[in-house]
This record gives sequence, C-alpha cells and structure tokens, in this order.
Amino acid sequence: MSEGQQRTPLYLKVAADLRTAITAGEYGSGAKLPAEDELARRYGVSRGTVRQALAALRTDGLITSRRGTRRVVLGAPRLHSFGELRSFTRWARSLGEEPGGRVVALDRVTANEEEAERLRLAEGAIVYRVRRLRTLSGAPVMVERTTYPERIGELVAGMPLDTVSYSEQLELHGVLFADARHTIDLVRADEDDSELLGCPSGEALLRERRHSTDPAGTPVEWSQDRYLPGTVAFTMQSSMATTALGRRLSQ
Amino acid sequence: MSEGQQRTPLYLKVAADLRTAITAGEYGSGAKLPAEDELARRYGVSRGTVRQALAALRTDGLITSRRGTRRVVLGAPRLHSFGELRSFTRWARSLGEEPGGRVVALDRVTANEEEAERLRLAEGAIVYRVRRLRTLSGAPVMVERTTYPERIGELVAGMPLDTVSYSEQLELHGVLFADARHTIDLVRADEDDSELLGCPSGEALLRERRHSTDPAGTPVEWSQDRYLPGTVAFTMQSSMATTALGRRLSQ
DNA sequence: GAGTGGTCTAGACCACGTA
DNA sequence: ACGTGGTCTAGACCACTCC
Repeated sequence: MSEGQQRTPLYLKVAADLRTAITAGEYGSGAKLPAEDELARRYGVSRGTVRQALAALRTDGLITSRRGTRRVVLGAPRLHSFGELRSFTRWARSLGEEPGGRVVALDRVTANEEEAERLRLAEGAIVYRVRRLRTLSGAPVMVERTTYPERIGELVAGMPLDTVSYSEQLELHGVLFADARHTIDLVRADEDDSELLGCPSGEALLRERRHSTDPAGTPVEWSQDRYLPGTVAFTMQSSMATTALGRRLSQ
Repeated sequence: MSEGQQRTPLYLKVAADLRTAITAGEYGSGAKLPAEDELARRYGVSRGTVRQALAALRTDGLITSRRGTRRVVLGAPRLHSFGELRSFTRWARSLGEEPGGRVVALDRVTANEEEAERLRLAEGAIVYRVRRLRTLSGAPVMVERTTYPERIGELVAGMPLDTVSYSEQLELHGVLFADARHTIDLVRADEDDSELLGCPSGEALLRERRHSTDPAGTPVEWSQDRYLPGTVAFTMQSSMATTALGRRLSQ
C-alpha cells in the first residue's frame, strides 16, 4: 500500500487546533485553558503529546504556564514563522505587499577574515558576495549584503537577475535553512546605501545581521541588511523558561 | 530528615554540564555530540531527560539536530538569561560594567488608551509613569520610560530615588516577571531625550519596547527604552523548530 | 541494515496554588 | 485536601542518514 500522504505529527495538529481556537477568540485574553488531562482526553492522545503542543504555544507567547494553576491565554501574538523571518519575499507577501529586488553587484571573490570565520571556511576560500536593493510595492526599503559559500553562491549566480526570491529558489535546489542567529543595531548609511535607498549619507539605518545554518549545522549564508528608518520593526518573545534573545554591547 | 536544599531539575543539571563542556571546547565547533542513549547511560538518566536537556541547548542555539545523525555543535552563543535581558542592572553587571540610574520623573496618573490596553486595565485606571536615565560606568546610555499598574507602581514609588535596580527590589517584594514581548525599531530623539542623553535633538536612537507579564499572565510593566547609537545591539536565535521572533512594518 | 533522533504512550511522584 | 502543571522513567515504533 502506498502511503502518499505526508504525516504531520499529532502534537502539531493539537497545537494548530488550539491556536485557531485561541485566535478565533474561543478563549478570551486572560481566560484559562482546560487542564492537560482534560485536553488529552478530548483529543484522544497522551498527556505527553498535549504537553508538546502546549510547549509550542508557550514559545509563541500565546499562553503562560505555572505549576499549580491552569494555563492562561495571553493573546494573539502576530509573530512570524521561521520562513517569513528569513525571507524578505515571504515576509512581504504575508503582509500583502509586493516584494521586489534588484541585484546591484555579484562577485566571486576569496573570503576575507570575517567571512571565513562566519561561514566556517578556510581563509582564502571562494565565496560569492551579492548586494541587492529590496523594495516594497516599488519603494526602496532595504539594502542586503549577503555572502554565500561557493556551493550555494554558484546556484545564486546562475539565477536570473530579476529573481524575486533567492530563498525559495535555493530551497527548490535542496538548500535548507534550519537555524539563524540575528543581531540588530543601528548604523550610518555609507555612500552606496545613500545612493540606493535615496537617503542622505550618514542617515541612521536599522541593521540586521544574520548568520544562517542548514540542518547539519553548516553555514549557508552570512548577511547584513540595512533598513530605512520607519520601514520595519523587529519583535520577539522571551520567557523565563526559554530565552533565545540577548542584548550586547555594540561591536 | 530535613531536606533544606533547593532541588534543581535533573535535566537542567545535564544541560548545564553539557553547556560547560561545549563552551570549554571539549567539542569543537562542528563536532558531533554523543548519541542520546549514550548520554542517558553516562548521566544515569532516562532518554526523555536527556532530550529535555538537549532541547534547552537547542533553543539557545548551541547545537543543531536532525533525524538520522548525531547532534552537531554550532558554537558558543553568548545569549543572555531572561533576567539579564529584562534588567538593565543585571545586564550591565554581567558585562563587568557599573550600572547607574537616576529618576527624572515619577507620576501617578490615569492611564491613557495605549497604557490601559497594554496593561489590560480599565480606561481611567491609576498607573505610575517613571522616567529614568540609565548609565554605564557613569556615561549616559539609555532613557527608560516605564508604566506600571498601580499595585506595582506603589512599590516603585516607595523606593529610594537612587535605587539602582527596580527589578531586583520588585522581586524581593514578590513581583515576578515570567514572559515578555519585545519590539525593536528606530526613533528620533525628542527634546527630553536630547537633554538627558546629551545628543542632538532628532538624533536616531535604538528603541526597545517591552511588555512584561507575571507567571499568571497579568501585565506588570510596559516600557519604552531608547538607547544611544553604538551602545547596544540585540541578538537572538531562531530555528525552524522554535521561533519567537518576527519582523513587522513600523507602527 | 545499523545507528540515530522524532514521536507517542502509560504511569508515577512531586511542587505549587487555591480553597 | 485537591487539582494542576513540572519532572522522570521505560519502552515502543517510525523516519531519516549514512555506510
């Protein structure tokens, strides 16, 4: 018997069901969720599976939890999936905006010290540097400077210059993104930024630096994105239990 | 027999042990961790406990994981604990810097619309607005505007004006912080910011807005912090499995 | 095919909150 | 005292990777 269907884990189905129930307002903000045992009975699964589902909602910031009382609904979160976070294109689409992009430069070079370290390559290894201007409904929003290791850069270099989403294309080629580390701070626009974004040189920009790895832990991308003021805000959720967020001194 | 000792969960001990082993360099970046069964045997715990420990390292961005292969070490993360993230004082101390603060204004007022919504209070409820200048080793770094619900504001108002850490004092009074939602973007310094921070009016500042709740899900704080450029960077970790991070359009 | 992580179950005991 | 979530165990089966 062929089982063509992709099986979703049980706990994800439970989580999805609870998530829709919450966002549909079945539990108001501040309401109490049913007990774990009750949910287990209701969904016909074990308590462990329910706990796995609830943990997912917890890290999304949808609910609290503490020993001794029922879980409490915090409210709808409006955070983004990993895909929307990683891909400008997906993010734009999820907002109903029309994403655009234009490659400004694409170079095949030997990695400098920082690139080699970030991408965990030997010094002098080949990398591809891509600079792109990203637009939202035609208006310039962000300048993206990305360095790819050779294997992935080759794929990027082979794509048409007007490719809207590299991420999606790369995924079609089997390049998977699994983890990312982000740093957000403020920088001044240099001459290139100023020309591309149409802002004064020296203007403050919101900068996100992103270091992504595939499921095997191999670095696949090292990027530096600079956003015009007023175009973007980053949001995140942290909790006593799970925190993957920090604050650093600059540089 | 009295058991005076506070018991730490087993899985946290295992996680701490693995964390130190990793940061001590026992596993180089890119190295493979022992299998779950092996770790379970080594620590004398069940596989479930090992998995709980590994999950913690995963959300810290220390390791990857995928079906079929051993977990791979990504490297030392340098993210902060929830406490260090929430408290300017704790953060500063963890860097070896000397935190300071000065209360600029403390008002007992009726909540405006935004405050009422954020703190989930009825419109017209009493809140406390506190404005403080925060310093690092004497140098101005950040202006903090915080709104507290009445119950907590009363505690804050009763503290000496030179109290360095409200957070720690509040915890001593039994006020616990459990979850927080953060938004990071860029704003222009207004007259007050400019005077306190000693920067030109209109200067770009890095802004963090923070909305914290206690373990019961009750809002305890709504704060807006404005950092001088070049003093701070925010870092975070996201992964395909667990993402509590997003990107929004401004406002 | 062997090894490994992902999912799931069933049951136990404990720590905390509330009444 | 009781209900609830947090921790922990033991065992099962599956999906994936790599040899």
